[in-house]
Amino acid sequence: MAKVNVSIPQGTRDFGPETVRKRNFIFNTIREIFEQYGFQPLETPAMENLDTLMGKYGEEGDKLIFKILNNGLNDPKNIEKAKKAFQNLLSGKNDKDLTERALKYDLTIPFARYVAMHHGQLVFPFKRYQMQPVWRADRPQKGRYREFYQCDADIVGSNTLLNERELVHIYHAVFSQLGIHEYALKINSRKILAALAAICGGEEKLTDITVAIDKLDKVGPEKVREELSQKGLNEKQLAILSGYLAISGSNAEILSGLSALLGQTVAGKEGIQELSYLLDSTKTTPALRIMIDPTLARGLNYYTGIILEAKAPETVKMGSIGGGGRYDDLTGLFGVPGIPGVGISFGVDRIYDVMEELGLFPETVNVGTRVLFFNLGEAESEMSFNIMQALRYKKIACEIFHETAKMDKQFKYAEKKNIPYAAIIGARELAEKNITLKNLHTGKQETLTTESLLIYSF
RNA sequence: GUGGCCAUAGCUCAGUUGGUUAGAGCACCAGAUUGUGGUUCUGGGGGUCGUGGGUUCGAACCCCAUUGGCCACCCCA
Repeated sequence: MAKVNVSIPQGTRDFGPETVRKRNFIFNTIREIFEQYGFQPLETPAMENLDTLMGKYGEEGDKLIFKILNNGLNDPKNIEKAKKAFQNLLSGKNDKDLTERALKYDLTIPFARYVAMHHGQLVFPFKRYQMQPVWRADRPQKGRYREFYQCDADIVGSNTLLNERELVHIYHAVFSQLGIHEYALKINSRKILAALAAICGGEEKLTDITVAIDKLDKVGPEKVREELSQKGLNEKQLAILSGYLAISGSNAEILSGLSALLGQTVAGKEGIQELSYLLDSTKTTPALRIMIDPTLARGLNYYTGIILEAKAPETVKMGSIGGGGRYDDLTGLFGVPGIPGVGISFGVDRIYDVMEELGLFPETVNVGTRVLFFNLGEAESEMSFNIMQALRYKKIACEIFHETAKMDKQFKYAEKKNIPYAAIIGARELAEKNITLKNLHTGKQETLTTESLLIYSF
């Protein structure tokens, strides 16, 4: 057999039929719940203007944006411009003469861009969901791909915490329905982190502080202190920080700890109130357990209020399978201030990996064709085909074996394709004008008339 | 962007200190079986050992380069 010599780009994947069915199971579940909660679908282009994306995800984020090379650079009249632009690029600056478009990095910023462009026509609060691929120029590793899907639900144009409350319920509904019961939903508030920054180092240290404490569970408190010491925090400030990091226990204990440390500041007080509200609001749904995690920070710097993150069950070592939070003024970045919002995201590819590892996909996910009509001869297959068409008309997925072959072969085909029923029409059935229907799962078979086959419940 | 591990049949892998014609299981095809699959038995096809170079009488094995994959750091879904 000839050796194929083709490949696909690093970090991308083909999805075979079985995988697509499983992925669709996840997509369908999420979509159904988004719709149940009153969200409307939206799609935006794969690429955006580079300007739209740059500077929205932090310094690291900018590096991970896939840029698209402009066309026509080799046109003689562009060559000089292109050379100059390339020099610019080498010194770390982007240049429109070389690249002005990029693949989208997430769904939130393109959504903000959309809202900014269409705010005049939208009904607020605008609740949209979006399920599309995004691209990141990251090195692939476990649970990390260069092309992956996000499923986002955002509400813009509304300030009330009822929105956060709904989003928390969406997380719970989706994970429950997918069978991922051991997930952890962690919440925190940027206001609390801002209050912390204010009393230890100043507000301009907010990003440094959030980045450092976000690593706490990985590197331990000592390293966090070290890192922040290098960022210029003094002993007294580090002591406050240590006090903050030591806050743990039940949600109530954490709240009182936070209250003692930050309750005097305006931001701290607000953050604590918001977390309390969200916690209280879930008490009527005991299965929905949220945990306050003071060390939850989240990388994206546009968040301003409640932030949340869904973690995969500990055993699978996948980390975050979803995240989100409130932002006060995302559209302000695009010249339309005053539209606050809050949203969440599901990482489908990681959810898939988690479900695969835990064996959570139902067996029925991979049933496509319900009935295989056997092909046992010319006249036989003629009768099969006609009955099959009638069944298809009744919305039952069927296929007929592509050629006359031994039953053995046709059974094996059905088995491999996970087809639950075989409709056998051979010489005998042809003469008696009936159909042998075999359930391949139980091995039982029965003789049916055409009429009874057409109303059979498969 | 930095570092570690790996690459042998369609898939999962074995292959001794470098030594004749590179193996196994699964999968595939055919037969045992002319109307009954999943189990079994028999036979068969399939490999430029990721790619390029080097060392050697001789390389899947050693060396260099390159590409790809996995994993970790950074960061993140």
